[in-house]
Amino acid sequence: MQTDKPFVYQIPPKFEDMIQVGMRVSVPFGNGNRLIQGFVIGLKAGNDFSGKIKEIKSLIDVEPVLTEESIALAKWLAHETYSFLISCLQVMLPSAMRAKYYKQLVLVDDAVDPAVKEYFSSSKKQILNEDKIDPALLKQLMAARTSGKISLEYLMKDSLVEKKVQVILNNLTAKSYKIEKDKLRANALNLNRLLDYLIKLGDSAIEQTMLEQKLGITSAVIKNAESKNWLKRKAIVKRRAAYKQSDFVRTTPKELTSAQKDVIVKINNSMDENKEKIFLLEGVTGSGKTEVYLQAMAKALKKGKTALMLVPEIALTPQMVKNVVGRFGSNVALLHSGLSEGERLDEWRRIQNGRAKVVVGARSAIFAPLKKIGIIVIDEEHEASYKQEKMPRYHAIEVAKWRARYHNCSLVLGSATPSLESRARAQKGVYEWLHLSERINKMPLPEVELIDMRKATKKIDDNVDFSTELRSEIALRLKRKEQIILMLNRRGYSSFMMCRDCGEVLLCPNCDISLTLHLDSRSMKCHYCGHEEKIPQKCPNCGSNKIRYYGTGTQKVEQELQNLFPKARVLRMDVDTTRRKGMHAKILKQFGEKKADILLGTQMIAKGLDYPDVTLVGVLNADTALGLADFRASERTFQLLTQVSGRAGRADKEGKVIIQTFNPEHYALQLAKKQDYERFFVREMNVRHQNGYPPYFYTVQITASAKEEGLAAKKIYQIYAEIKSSLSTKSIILGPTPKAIMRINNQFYYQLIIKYKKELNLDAALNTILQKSQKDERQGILISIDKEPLNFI
DNA sequence: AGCACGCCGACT
DNA sequence: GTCGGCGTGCTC
Repeated sequence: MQTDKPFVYQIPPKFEDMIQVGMRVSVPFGNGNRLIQGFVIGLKAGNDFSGKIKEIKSLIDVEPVLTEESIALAKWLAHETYSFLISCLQVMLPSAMRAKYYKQLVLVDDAVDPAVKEYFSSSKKQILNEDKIDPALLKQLMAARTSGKISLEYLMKDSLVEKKVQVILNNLTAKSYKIEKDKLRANALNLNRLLDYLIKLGDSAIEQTMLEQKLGITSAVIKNAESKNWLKRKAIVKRRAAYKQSDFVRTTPKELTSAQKDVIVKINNSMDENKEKIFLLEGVTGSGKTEVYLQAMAKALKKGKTALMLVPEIALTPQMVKNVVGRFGSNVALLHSGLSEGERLDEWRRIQNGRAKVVVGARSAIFAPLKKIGIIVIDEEHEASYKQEKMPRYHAIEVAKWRARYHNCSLVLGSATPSLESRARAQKGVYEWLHLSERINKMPLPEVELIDMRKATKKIDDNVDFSTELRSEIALRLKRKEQIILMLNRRGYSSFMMCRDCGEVLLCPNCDISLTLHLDSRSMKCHYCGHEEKIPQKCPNCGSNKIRYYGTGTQKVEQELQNLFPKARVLRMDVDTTRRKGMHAKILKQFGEKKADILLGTQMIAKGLDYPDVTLVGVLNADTALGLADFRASERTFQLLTQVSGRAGRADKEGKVIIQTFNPEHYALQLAKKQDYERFFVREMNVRHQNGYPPYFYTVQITASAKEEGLAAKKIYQIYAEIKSSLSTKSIILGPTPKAIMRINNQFYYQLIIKYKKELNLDAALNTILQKSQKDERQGILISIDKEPLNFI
């Protein structure tokens, strides 16, 4: 906090002509003059700092990586979200541009302890890793340092690395080729083949790995040939491609329905006026929102501007990429978490230097360094993943609004089930409200059936996941060779171990949460801290062997499914099967190619999938999220069910949706069954109004946490007293209370929530708390301030 | 994040 | 009188 402000540095004459605002520089900082990475956020003649100033050591960039826009945006963001300016500047850049710092110990005098000598046995310079080293040895090393026998150096490395590949160049002439060919044994097959290839290569070059694959040879052969001077090797910089252009078929704009035309005319007109405008595009699933986005983006490009589109991470499926890359070709840059750091960096560079004019990405892509933005599209605008949960706690929609204002451009928020906040703003005319209320092919929405699991469980045994209705529907579709999507709502729900004799539940030793059973690794895992232990055979409390698991996980359902339908081919998609890079896309591709009959997964399968042969969607447990003490529970449940229902019967086949629930009469389920967003909106707004929740109130959440429960509790009450005195009587403070999961990784969490409509002093009060929080940090008390949090538990 | 300084208790 | 742990302030 104290360091989160600009520092003045002298520009050495040699950099005077080169340095520009927005560049990264390396500067000496602090007492040891260790080098750190900084951003140039302003240049001035003269100096208003009274102390001695240091010189910039070197320039890291040749041209600025931050624009005037990103610096202004970072300043606004820091203030808006109570974050450090430095972390807001960092978030603008790909992580590969962040400097990595490390320490290095150098042995200067050999007369040291044997243990220390041992440490330096391989080299006189050792990178110090304070977490991994034995504390006793560390103490010895530090003692040797004070006596001057070891020196400590601070290193900074820009992890920005370009990808280099080895290419092979021909080094033979026709004459030398003949000589070498004659010298070679006829049965030296690999060398002969290589020799022939090289002469054919002429003046062009080929990547070494490609050549090895092509000729079926190994690097040893190439090395051999290199020593014979047949070829030359050269390292060249290669762009890491986020996607392969050749994988996509170019598409042309589709014919629009009259409803789509009405919508696009309004967006296009506003783009022609070049002024900031926000639209809420409310369109049922299958109403052709994507085509509207694409044509609006094409319009922006036609005007010589650029386009930015955000989609939730889980919706960044191959299908969405296919749509956009198919339409805009190599103009598209892709930014999502599936890319490696290097791929991300290269995509970022393409945007920065203007080669990519269309950006599609998840949350952080909102900071993409596009110039002259003509339109920003946020698809599935209600998605919680647009809010970042760590510092800086920004919401992508708020950043989008800022950028739309800066560029005087249009912002389109699209969803079948808009967030109540957005929908309410459309009502008030803050956003222009656009509708697409019919599905494009005039197909009726799928029939939705609610199954009361209270009755179903009574009929069969007590721990069952499939009602008879769902079973028979699955059997029917399997017979017809149609596909099925089954969703398991995992939120706040997973399988845990409980003893049937004494009721003991297996808990994580570090967190206040039960351990989850994982069948693949045959272990119990904590989803919060990563703790892992064996599956118990006996109850640790009473020793009974009647310890069983309860609840439902995808793995368990998969097994059950296999028992019920032994011939069905099931694909499982959850965090466990998609952790590896590219697995997500791979599973969906397999399903798309009809290599499986049933796709079983968690929420991630609800978004954006469009498979014509899916005629049945089953939701195994619709209401596990309803039980959560979060006022958004109904909204989330409604949104999820509406979305997943939209996956059924999208082409010529009629679809059916079966939702299993323990609360069939709940309005969120009843209205999801009818797919009636508007009525849900009215109903839910009523509930929010009565209970005083957003959008009728603004909210701020303050959390205090510490290793000792007492410290965290004391701090939150102290903050409570402070806040209370600066608020008007119209505002309400909820709490302080311990968080629903009070302990995570042995850190205790307490929170309070402020609900207000208008508080002129709140900003100042929160800033004071933020300023003071640094003192508490020394005692290990962490305080976080979250404006408009999306998770209250 | 990392360093120095200074206060204070414990020990020689 | 001195060593070292720990809280505190500062970094252009």
